[in-house]
Amino acid sequence: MSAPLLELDPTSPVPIYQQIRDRVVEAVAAGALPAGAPLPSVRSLAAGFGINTATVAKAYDRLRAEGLLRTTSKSGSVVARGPGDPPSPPHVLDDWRARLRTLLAEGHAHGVPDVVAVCREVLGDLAPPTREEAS
Amino acid sequence: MSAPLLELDPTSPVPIYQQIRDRVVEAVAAGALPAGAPLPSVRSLAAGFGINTATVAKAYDRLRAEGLLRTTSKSGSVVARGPGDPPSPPHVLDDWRARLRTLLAEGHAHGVPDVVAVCREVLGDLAPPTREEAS
Amino acid sequence: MSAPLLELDPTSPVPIYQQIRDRVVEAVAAGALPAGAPLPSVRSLAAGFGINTATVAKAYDRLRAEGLLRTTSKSGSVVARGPGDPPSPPHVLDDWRARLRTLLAEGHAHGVPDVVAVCREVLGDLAPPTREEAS
Amino acid sequence: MSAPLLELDPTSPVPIYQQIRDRVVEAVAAGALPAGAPLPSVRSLAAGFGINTATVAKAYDRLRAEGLLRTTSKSGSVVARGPGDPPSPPHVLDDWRARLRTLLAEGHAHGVPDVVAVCREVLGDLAPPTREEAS
DNA sequence: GTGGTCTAGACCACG
DNA sequence: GTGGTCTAGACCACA
Repeated sequence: MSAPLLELDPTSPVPIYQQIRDRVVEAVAAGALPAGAPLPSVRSLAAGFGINTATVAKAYDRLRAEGLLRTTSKSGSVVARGPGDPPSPPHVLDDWRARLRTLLAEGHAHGVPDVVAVCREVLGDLAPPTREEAS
Repeated sequence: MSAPLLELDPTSPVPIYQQIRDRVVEAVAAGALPAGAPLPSVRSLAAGFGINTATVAKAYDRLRAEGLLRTTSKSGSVVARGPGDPPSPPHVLDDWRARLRTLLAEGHAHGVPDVVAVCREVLGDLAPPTREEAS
Repeated sequence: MSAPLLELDPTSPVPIYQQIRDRVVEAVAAGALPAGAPLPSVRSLAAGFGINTATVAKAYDRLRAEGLLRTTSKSGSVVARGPGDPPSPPHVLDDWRARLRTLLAEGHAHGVPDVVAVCREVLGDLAPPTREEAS
Repeated sequence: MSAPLLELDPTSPVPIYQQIRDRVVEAVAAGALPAGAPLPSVRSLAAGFGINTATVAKAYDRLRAEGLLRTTSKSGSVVARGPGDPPSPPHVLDDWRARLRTLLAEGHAHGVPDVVAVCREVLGDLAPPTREEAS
């Protein structure tokens, strides 16, 4: 795999900590980071990208608040849950639905013929049915 | 129903200009604002909500950049396109897809059982039969 | 009122951002900061205590995550809820109960004769029945 | 029931030494560890859980500082006091009260309807009949 | 003016 | 070694 796991764009208006958070969320959804999988240490990740440790720490902080990450001083940060685990609390999901609503509306307004089809496609391409991983 | 067209929440962490933009996008998607429909002038909208004209102008700017709004000195600002029109240029849709990807991943990672079903539901509830509409 | 609203102890092992958070929580519980009440700006509070703005920002961040604070760029940070409002999500309350359990056990183990009585006292002294405030 | 006496969660963000300390405090409060009861040696406890002896030592240190533990070279570490014994010195109780104040305030601020009732419930469920207790 | 983001670097707690 | 905390200061987004 030459997949770099993380690609950051310092020129993007999206905050770096948010980009890190997004990439991790996607990796978790895709099963690339199953529950229990370790994430790079704050220091190493920061060093690898030439960014500040505080920035990475903030990304991890958010993920922790979302319940996707658990961290102990000893073993560092590990993924706390996967797609198959019981759904997160309603409070979290409601907020997600609201954002989804706006985003789907945007696609529809822009003339995407079948938004649901795109969703299916994006999602399938993201988290293949968790088969044997390959074939 | 006098259909308020726009509801803004000044206490929300979402920037006002973003809220305006989001509401317009949703109205366009729902067909409430068909192509050619006039939007209130920057001045009147700002006055109506007691907000700064610069805030409204910024929202309109974004909508214009997205290709959803067209402004002429003659007819003011009108909706530039509707859900049925040909899709927006690729660079717009690609960006949308990227954001969609992250958002769907978030739902999946948080244990939503059938993300596509939720999308279908949210979308149907947003822009129902679109065209003939009623019966 | 000579009550300084906030007293911080830089020598305490309790992080400063946590101290700020705790004092705000107490003020909210006591009704001294009712829903909608504005908190000092990050800058002014930091300046007033000779601490860094990032430290205050972190405290506010936590309060925001707890649902006690809401902040907009315009009006700054305001209290988002009060004691009388509907209870926070179970997720939050369960965690609180667990911490309460340990803390009450501690008091009991240390020979406090009637822990419940102390709770009643502490609480009454904290949030008087919301009377006319004094008499 | 083989009563595990101690259950540690290495994935918890709560430091291990703190978990040990908390569990012992709760056991003392519940009467499961009456005054004079011996605790496992630092070495054996550490071995039993596969953790560092320094971690256990730190937990015992804290308990000793709190006055709940007494260590002699002869009899090892034994519980120094129980719920029925005379209250611990004021400086210990004052600190406890301060933390209690913050925690109760937190519950109240989060809309718990009757905080005292919850305390009663939690406590009764923690250290039920203690001695002959009821009739 | 407000808060949000990020950097560079230091110190401490945990195990 | 890990992450958590804090400082001093800069820049940007929002209204």
